[in-house]
Amino acid sequence: MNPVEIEEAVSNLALEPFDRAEFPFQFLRAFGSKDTAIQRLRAGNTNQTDVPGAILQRGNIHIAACDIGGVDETLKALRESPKTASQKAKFILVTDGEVFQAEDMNGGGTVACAYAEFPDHFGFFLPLAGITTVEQIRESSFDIKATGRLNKLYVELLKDNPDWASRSVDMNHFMARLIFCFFAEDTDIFLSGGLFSKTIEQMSARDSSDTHLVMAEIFRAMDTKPENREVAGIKPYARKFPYVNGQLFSGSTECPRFSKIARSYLLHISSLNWKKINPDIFGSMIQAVADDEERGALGMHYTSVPNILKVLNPLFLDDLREKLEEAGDNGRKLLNLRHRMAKIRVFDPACGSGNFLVIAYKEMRSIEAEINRRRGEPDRRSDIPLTNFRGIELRDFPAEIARLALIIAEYQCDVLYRGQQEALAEFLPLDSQNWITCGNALRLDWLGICPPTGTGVRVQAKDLFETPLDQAEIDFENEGGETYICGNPPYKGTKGQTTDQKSELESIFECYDGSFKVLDYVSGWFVRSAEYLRHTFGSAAFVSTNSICQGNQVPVLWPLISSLGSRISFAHTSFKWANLASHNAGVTVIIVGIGVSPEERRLYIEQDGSSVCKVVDNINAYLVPSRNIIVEKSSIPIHGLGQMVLGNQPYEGGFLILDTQELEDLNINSEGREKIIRKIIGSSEVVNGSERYCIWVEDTNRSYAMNIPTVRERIENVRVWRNASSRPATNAMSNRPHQFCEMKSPKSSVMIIPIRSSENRPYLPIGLYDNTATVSNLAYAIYDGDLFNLSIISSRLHLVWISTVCGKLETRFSYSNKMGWNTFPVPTLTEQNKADLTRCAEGILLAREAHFPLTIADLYDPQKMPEDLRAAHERNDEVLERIYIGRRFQNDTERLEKLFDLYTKMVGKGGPKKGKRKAA
DNA sequence: CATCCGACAACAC
DNA sequence: GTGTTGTCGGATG
Repeated sequence: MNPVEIEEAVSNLALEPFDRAEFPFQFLRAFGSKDTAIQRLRAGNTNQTDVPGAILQRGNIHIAACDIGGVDETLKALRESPKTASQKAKFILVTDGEVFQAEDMNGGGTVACAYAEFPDHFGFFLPLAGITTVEQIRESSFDIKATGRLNKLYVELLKDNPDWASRSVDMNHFMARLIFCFFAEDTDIFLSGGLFSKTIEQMSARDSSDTHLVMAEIFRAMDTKPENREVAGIKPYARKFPYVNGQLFSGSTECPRFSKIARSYLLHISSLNWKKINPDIFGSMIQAVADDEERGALGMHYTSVPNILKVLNPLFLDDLREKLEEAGDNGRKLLNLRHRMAKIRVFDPACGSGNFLVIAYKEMRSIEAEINRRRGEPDRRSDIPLTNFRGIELRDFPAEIARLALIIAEYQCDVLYRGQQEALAEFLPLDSQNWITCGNALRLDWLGICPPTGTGVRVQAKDLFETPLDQAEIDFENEGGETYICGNPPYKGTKGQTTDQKSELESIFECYDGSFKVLDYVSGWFVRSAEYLRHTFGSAAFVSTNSICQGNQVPVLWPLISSLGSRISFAHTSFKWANLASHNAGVTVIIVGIGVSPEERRLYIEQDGSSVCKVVDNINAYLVPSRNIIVEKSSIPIHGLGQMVLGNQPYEGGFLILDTQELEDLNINSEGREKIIRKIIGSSEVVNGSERYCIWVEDTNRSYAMNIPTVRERIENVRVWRNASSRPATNAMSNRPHQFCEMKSPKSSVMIIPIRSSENRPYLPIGLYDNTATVSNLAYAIYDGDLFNLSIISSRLHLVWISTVCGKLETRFSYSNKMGWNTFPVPTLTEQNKADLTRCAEGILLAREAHFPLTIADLYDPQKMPEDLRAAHERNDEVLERIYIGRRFQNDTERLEKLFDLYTKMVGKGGPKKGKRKAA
């Protein structure tokens, strides 16, 4: 269940008559408990309670419904019940149908309210539904509720007005107007409370036939100055509404028709308390309403405030706060800071519903309010112009919402810091300027949308971009100010991009060298930012997929950013992005800030759920606090040791590869097994010791294989499958369906290195196999190589290199021959060195053998690694590291530093030359 | 022709 | 269910 569905279920429960016996089960069901789980609780099987009449679901909640007046006593019993702790209950809850009390057992506070009001606190209990990731959401009950109600209205209106489905821009604008009206009538902006809904209710017919007309008239009034209303013939009932304008009410005032149901939804929504809206949170929730694909996950795509602050704080807010701290009570310094802040622009070129902008605005207002307080000017009008908060958003509805969210944020800040009177006095009419541009950020000219101050910029802009400058060009109140670019642009991988998106990247990258096609879509925002920062003072930071700072993409993107004059000013290493979705495997992201001349570099690392900050001398493109080095992939090993190649690509649709059962089912004799069946080894086989086989038919055995019906059928299936592929190279192989794409085999032995493997092991997995093994495309192989190669790959040094230089899948290791093995810096090895390392490799293999049949997964589990194996690796590291520096390295930082140093020497000075602008 | 990747995907536990 | 950990084949250079 998503939060919106839960809210609805909880609200419905509160409307039903209180049923003491049923309440605990009803409550659990509202939070998504399955019927089977509830039945088992009801039967007592899983009810762990030791309090009479209570229900205790392990790991979840201890809940009781009691006689009237017994709440305090029962709550005490639950709190003191040893079972509450031992069964790890997250909550205790007691109600008698009049009073409702609950406690979060993990120190998250309490709820005490009248029974009828408990749905307002449903956010408190969201962990019951597995939604734990976002702390703020507990205070966002209103936003979830409003999102659910508005969604219902939206769907209903589309049902009643099929023609509006193709007019999404009008529909979105209409919804934004409605939200504004709901907010305005609850905050006295409309002078008398409830003016909007009361007018609709009283002036429109109960059968809803003219609701849209009454509403249109009200909208028309809000777009007409009071002095013109007489002439415009505005109906008297609409004249009570203030003049709002601000683009929100300009343009067509047409409204969709309302059914009776839609009209009642409308009136119901208006009864919510819109004062409580959180414009940052609400916006990101509501934007799913207008998106067919996202509607199922309503309320889930919520970017948490702490994550947004991970971008904004290091980008510029921390600095402002430090300056505030420094200023103390010095009036002059405070004034300077206020002047500076008035000129700061925040620009989010992927702003969605504007939550980065809203949060930046709110945080700045909070700092400004402190300045004004210290200067004894608490009522002072804000010097921070809303027009300095700009965004670009592709989708129309979020763009509307973003604009609205900023307006609401401004009003709420005014109320908070200056008081209701002052806020009201200056709120209307709205500024008619549009700060949120609806369009494609990678096609639009940022300099046009967020023009830097100074001279000559316009000319340079035309030089840089071929995009026509037909966008709104509005002057900023920021002469001499700073610009901070921020946001969470979309990531698409290298393959997930549409043709349009690829061509957008092409238009950005065509004037540079380098193969942009390996880059993630998000890299467009970084390059655009670096270009922009050449023209103005400021910096940029985005949330991004971590892959732009790994493997393949590094040598393309970062030399280019560097050649544009930007450096990494701060970074947050990989962490899981969290939103409200409970099954939020999510993505692993980084935050990277770039600037032209950063004063200091801060590196944030996620540890035990919080970010630890280190001030470092430099942050390189791998987000490592070390020298600026770019490791280019190499097709030959720079160390001159063994050749490592990819295993055999099958391209067989599953017909040539067999598990043990499928091998049995083939029903072939031992001669056949000898001739055409081999063991196949991929990542999982090396790590977990599992067994798979493959049909492996040398051309000389082809007719033999085709004479076995079960084998023939599989081979025929491969032919069909390869023909059906959209990939020409696969089609071309359909004339030899009995074979893999390649047919590489070891003569005597093969070392096999899994491509993907867990990051939790202290050493990389590698297996040594005899010549009966076939290597799959999920592993690399060194065929018939010297054993000391195994020693090197098994070393801590190598793991450190691979984990830094190669790509990752989330945070998994992702081995690469060209990027990791061929580039691995090794000093020239003497024959003695090689002999020593070979002995170390043998030691490792022997130690593993001593624990047969434990697998690599068992042996290298950091908790369970056997002492003798650990000792063998220590010896191996000792011998290898002595070859590098004559002693053991102290830590991984030192290892990496030495490896970078040696790499630089081995590939020669200068390094990669990519990323420069093409000579015209 | 040989990688390298996945706003992942499919397992175990 | 959720924590752990590597499939598979297409796009790419």
